[in-house]
Amino acid sequence: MESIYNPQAIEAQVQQFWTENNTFKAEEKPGKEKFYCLAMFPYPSGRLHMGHVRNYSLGDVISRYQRLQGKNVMQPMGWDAFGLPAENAAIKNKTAPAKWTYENIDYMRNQLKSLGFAYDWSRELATCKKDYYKWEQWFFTQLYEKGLVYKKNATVNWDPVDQTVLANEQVIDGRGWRSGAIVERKEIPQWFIKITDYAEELLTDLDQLTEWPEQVKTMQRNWIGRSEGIEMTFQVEGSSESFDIYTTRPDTLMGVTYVALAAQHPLALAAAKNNSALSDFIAECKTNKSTEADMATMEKKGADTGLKAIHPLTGKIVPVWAANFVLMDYGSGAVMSVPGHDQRDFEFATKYGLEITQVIAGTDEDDINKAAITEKGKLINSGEFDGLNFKKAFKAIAYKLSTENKGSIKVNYRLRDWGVSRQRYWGTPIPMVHLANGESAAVPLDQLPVELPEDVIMNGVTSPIKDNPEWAKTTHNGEEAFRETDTFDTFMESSWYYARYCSPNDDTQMIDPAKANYWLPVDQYIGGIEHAILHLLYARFFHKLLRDAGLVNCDEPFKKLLCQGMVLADTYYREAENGGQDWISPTDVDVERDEKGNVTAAVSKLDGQPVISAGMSKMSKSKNNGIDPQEVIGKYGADTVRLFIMFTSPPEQTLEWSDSGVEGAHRFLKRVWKLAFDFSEQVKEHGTVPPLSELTLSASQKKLRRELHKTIAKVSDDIGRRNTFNTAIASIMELMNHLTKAKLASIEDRAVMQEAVRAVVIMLTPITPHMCHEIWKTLGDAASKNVMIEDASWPIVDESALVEDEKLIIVQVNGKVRAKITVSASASKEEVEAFGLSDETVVRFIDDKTIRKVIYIPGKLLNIVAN
RNA sequence: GCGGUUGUGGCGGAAUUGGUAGACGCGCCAGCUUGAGGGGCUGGUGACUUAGGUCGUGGGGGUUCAAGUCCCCCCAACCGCACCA
Repeated sequence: MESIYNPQAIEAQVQQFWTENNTFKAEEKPGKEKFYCLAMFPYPSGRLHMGHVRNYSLGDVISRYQRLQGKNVMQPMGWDAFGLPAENAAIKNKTAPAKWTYENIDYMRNQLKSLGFAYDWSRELATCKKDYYKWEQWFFTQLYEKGLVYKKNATVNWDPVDQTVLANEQVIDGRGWRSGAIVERKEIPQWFIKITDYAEELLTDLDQLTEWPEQVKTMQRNWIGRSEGIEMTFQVEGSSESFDIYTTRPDTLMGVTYVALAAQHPLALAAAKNNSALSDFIAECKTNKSTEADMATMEKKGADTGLKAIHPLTGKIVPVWAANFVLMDYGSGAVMSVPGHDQRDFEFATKYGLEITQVIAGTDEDDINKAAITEKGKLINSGEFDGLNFKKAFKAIAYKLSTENKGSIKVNYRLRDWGVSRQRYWGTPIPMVHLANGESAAVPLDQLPVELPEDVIMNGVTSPIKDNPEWAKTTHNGEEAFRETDTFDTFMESSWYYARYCSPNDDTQMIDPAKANYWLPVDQYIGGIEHAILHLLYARFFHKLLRDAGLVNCDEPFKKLLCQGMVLADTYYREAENGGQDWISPTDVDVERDEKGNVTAAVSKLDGQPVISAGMSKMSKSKNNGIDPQEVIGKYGADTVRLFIMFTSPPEQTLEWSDSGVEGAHRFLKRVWKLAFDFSEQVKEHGTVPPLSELTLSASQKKLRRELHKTIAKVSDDIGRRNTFNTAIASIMELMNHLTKAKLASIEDRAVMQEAVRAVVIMLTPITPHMCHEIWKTLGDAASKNVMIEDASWPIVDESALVEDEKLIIVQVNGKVRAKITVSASASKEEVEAFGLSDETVVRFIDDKTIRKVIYIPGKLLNIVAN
């Protein structure tokens, strides 16, 4: 091996070796334990960002570790290739989304290769290719036949100037991002998949996912939002009309003083015909934003419909209002209002002077004139139900409503059916046709795929397949028909790609069940926490649909989940003339420090003038603080980038980029290289080293071996079980600090060193595979001569090397450390206590106090309680 | 607003089961090495201190022989909220 670590030369050469030898090609091997490791595939946005590098480094480290454990590992890669950015880029660059996407894929594939990820590239897929989305279309038609798909009106953001539907991100401060027009809510027909049919199973199966982060499961539980309540009917006074409401607090039913309808509720719309205040209010609601966050924070407003409703139990007449916080899309579009016991209703009632009645007894601090009493309690002012607690009142009121045929117990979910229609071009065409009689039909398999034309010109407003009337013209059973011109939500493609990777090139079926059942479930899935709810819930749902279609056997797609944190970098700016900020790249900034190392100032490298530090924030274009992975790879090599990323933070936490931290990682690799090189020179000079079993070791050599085997145990646990790669690397660094000081004079010294160097190189292989591959060629063990390190075995802990003769015991007096004593490992409690009590400092602190109690934690700690 | 997470030296972080707070790395300081260096090596580095110790894990209370870790209240920052992916 060379004396100088030269990552650029090594990495190119090793990557070529992997490609030529198909080192990472995965095949089904019955009888061998499989390991399917998957990192969320990227959107081909143009270049890899650090978040990608982190995501894929994590996956690669786990994959390579599992391979060294002897498992049959599959690690595929592909492209989540449909989506809005391609349309925007196409308009900006006057190209087609397809061309832009394919070029990005080609560039980013090379970037991934330059990072040395152990992918089976023969399984690569791109969701925008017809051989992929054909099967998605086919599966959708199967769901349609099963009755799991339906069409209904749903709200979209409508730009009245551009006459187009906008995504939430295209609505800025309530206005269309291109036209600047005030965005309206509009109802249009859209396709839905009945995820609510699986709500219960999606909820209960979370319990199976023992290796998922608890926080993700909690978020999914809350999102599904199972509740038990009562659905009941209110009659409109003087009319045959009625409407349904759902409540989880039937115990407060006697406190209903009004009811609230969505502005778009049919009764509200009807009442508005001769009520100008109400129709103005409904018009105003049209420009409200529809995201949940906006709904929750906007000012609560309403208008009296003039209608009166009849309370189902008391027969009392209550006013019917329209309110902007009641959504037509949720539930039945109407709620009962109990201002005494719901804070939102309370604020609404106070604002509009509506009656407030207390029907639940509160505590002494509660004051119904100041705030709603939302805690559950005994019923009051509720006639026959007085004195009942929540549970009993629920039952009694439910019973009464059901006997009078006015309501019944109902389980409700917050989860809504999955709207999959998008009015965009760059997505999978929805394989449905519209017939002259107004009905819809699914496109049969022999006519799939419904192909998306790729050679198009984007006008910036309308989808090319909506623009071209010829595209939609087709026939169905010989009759004229028109294709659906909406495309699928791109979450559709990402909901089943993990299964397609098992048989990516099969052109006869969506999934080959034999292969899928070998590989699935995914053993380790890795991705950003931002996908904790939507993507992961849709994919779990899709998996159950695939299972029910007989394509896969297991119930859940992802056995173990790791959610990595974001990548942050320093941000710097200067005040711009317009009062805004000019963001300055951290690569163009130098910091100055005082002699304690505190940062005192930051100046631009370009002009030497001061800049303002704005702390750390997520790497982004808008703050100009992105660090280009390619530049760092060019300077230090991929191994350094991977090591830095794995070392700097535990995977779930945010990672703060630091140039000096990268240098530190690089410095460590140079030290490893030098140790290996120096040792290889010794072997050259003195010949090969005999096995350790033939040698007698000195105390210091035994101690070094103990450090080694403690490190092997820790690193195995940290990587294999805990996924704390940062602490695994820290303990290897600690070991390296011992090894670089070790002597190489005797044959025993060299034997210990050889064992250590080989173990270190194997343990670092998952993290820095290029360097370790190269060192192994020189220093690999004889048994695996000519075997590449990728097929080596993870080092095994020698338990006999871990045995210690002496233990360090911490001696506390009243919980404070006063002495540290070394005792024989076999010492009894009495011996340790006697020794501890004889310590000078301990004696001084006990003074003339009486010893009340002595606590001994064997081999660790002695606490003497005295007063 | 709702749901979730995080908070420990100058900085990133460690402390896995309630048992030595600050491993490891960065930065900084000192020394050695080099013709020189943004290179390499060695050592030091929480704060205060009367040098005995005392204090110290976002803030305030509590449980315990013992709390970064468990319980209650509060504060701040970040992530998600259904058409960004």
